[in-house]
Amino acid sequence: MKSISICNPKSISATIAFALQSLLQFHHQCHPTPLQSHSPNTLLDEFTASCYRKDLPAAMKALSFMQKHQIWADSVTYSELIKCCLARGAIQEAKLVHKHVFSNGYNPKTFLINTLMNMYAKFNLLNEAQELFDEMPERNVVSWTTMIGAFSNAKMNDKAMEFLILMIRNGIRPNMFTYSSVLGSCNGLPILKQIHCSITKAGLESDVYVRSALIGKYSKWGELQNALTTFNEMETSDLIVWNTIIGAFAQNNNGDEALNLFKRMKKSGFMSDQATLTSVLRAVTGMALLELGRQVHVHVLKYNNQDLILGNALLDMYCKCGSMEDARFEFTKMVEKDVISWSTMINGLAQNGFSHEALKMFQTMEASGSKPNYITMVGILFACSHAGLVEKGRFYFEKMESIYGIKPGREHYGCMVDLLGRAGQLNEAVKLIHTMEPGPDVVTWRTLLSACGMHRDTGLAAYAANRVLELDPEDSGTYSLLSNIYANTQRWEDVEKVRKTMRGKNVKKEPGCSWIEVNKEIHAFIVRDDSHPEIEKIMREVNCYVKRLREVGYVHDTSFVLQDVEGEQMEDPLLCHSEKLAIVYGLMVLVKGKTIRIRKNIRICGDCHLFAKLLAKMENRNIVIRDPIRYHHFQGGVCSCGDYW
DNA sequence: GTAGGGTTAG
Repeated sequence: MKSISICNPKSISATIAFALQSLLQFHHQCHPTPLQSHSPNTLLDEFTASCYRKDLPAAMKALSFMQKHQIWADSVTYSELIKCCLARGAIQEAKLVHKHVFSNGYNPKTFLINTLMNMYAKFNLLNEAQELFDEMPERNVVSWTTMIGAFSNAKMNDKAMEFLILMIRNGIRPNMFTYSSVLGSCNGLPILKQIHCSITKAGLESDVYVRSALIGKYSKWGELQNALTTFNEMETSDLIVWNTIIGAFAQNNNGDEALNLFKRMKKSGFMSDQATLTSVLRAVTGMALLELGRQVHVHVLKYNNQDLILGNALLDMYCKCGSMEDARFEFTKMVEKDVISWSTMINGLAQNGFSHEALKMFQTMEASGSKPNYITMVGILFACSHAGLVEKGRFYFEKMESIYGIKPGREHYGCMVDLLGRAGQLNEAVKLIHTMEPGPDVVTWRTLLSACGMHRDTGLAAYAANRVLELDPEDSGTYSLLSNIYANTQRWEDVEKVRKTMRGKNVKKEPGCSWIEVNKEIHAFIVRDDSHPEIEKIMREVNCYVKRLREVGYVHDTSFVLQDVEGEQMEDPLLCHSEKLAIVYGLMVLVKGKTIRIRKNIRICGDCHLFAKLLAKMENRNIVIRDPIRYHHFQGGVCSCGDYW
């Protein structure tokens, strides 16, 4: 036997306890519990001891003797044994126990039947659970709650709701367990509010489980105000409730509030865990704040530098902040990689304009034995589409089901529509849309619309735009796009018609906005908004740069202007595009050599794209712009998108 | 005996 060294006197008792436990385990391994005696009392003692010791083989052996001799233990012991079976995934053994306690001569208590039901539910054997429920003589709140939880986990939402109503009709009052279970099945805001009312009436609102379930559900329906109110009304909270509320804002694209809550959480004395940090990373990622992201990275390192989920979240953060160098570095450092790690990198590379590297990485992934999933294939097709690799894209699309077993979904069709559309094969793209299995959605039509704009096919564009507006009549972007397309072909009457419709429906064009991070502060530039304290100076600088760039061949690309004006007048709106202000501000305040990183809410226009390319060369500065769909890395007069976006 | 939070997509 190994000697045990004791370094810290304080831990002597713990060490002795550990040694005794090890000795006991060692003894059991060498001398499995003998079953020589068949006297009922000894057998029962042996069975009970095995159950509490969680020695499943010994307990099962004793059970078979007990079955033969019709000897019974108490319901608590059987319940312990079933829990042990559940913990070890021993379904067959659990079924034997079930058979035993239901054989003639024994009357299982309600809580034992509940334990059995719960066990079946956790093993996804809902029919078995329901059979027990249907036949049990007495059902208490736990019996009903167990079934509701089982249906909720299986996403059988209607069934869970039906059981809630039935239990109330049967005179059983739901408790906090019932409500936190049933909340998982609230598939609509009205029902959620109704349940919330019942919770309040029952005085169960203060339970942390119920609260986090409520907050989580409000968040799922985008009801952040309700989520926050529910959170703020809470007197006591725990780490999970904090994580829920932070996650709610992070997932609903309100990174700012998520970060505020994170600060509040730390002030309240809570320590972050894996879930907190993943949400915080997601918040940072959504806002593309690289410097802040690096700060959170330090927190991650302190927590656990080998955590797979956090590693994946970090990869995504660096990709979405447009820093592929960091993403690549982190990726190679990861000790463990899963399909999400690979997919994040493949999608990140593709979106950042490194399509060929993305495809290469896919080969490495396959060679490593990792199997692609639905999202990996989205990345592959996206890479093909943005690199103009029509044949390769077709190949993967046509073979993805037979080779990888992945049925093409809307997103894959979307990439193919994009691929064909970009390559000018608009008719092929339309044909594909009409044959797609899941049916086109707003995004599909918007993709086609974008391709029509690229190839100036106004007839098809109008068709696609109308399909988009049928599905989303509030979509200001589509009205603008359609209006742009008409403007490009000098169809001013049609431009006016579109605007009239917009006015009629009171649809406002989303103003362009660009953000830049300077000294951990975010500076926002919004079109026609002069609230930035240095706006006048910035505008003067923009004009200065435009003049200097003209000398090296910069001519305004006016084809993106959404206005019925010509000549000099036309240039003004372009001058105040938010990304130009943000780029120039970056040049003014960031140290020389530092990459200028900008995130914007609408897609970059051709004029700003050219401006950034020429400026990157003239000032010898790297510029990265992230728009809602993809990234542009400007360096030495070229862009990673190859002017193809 | 029954309950709550986090990572990859156009």
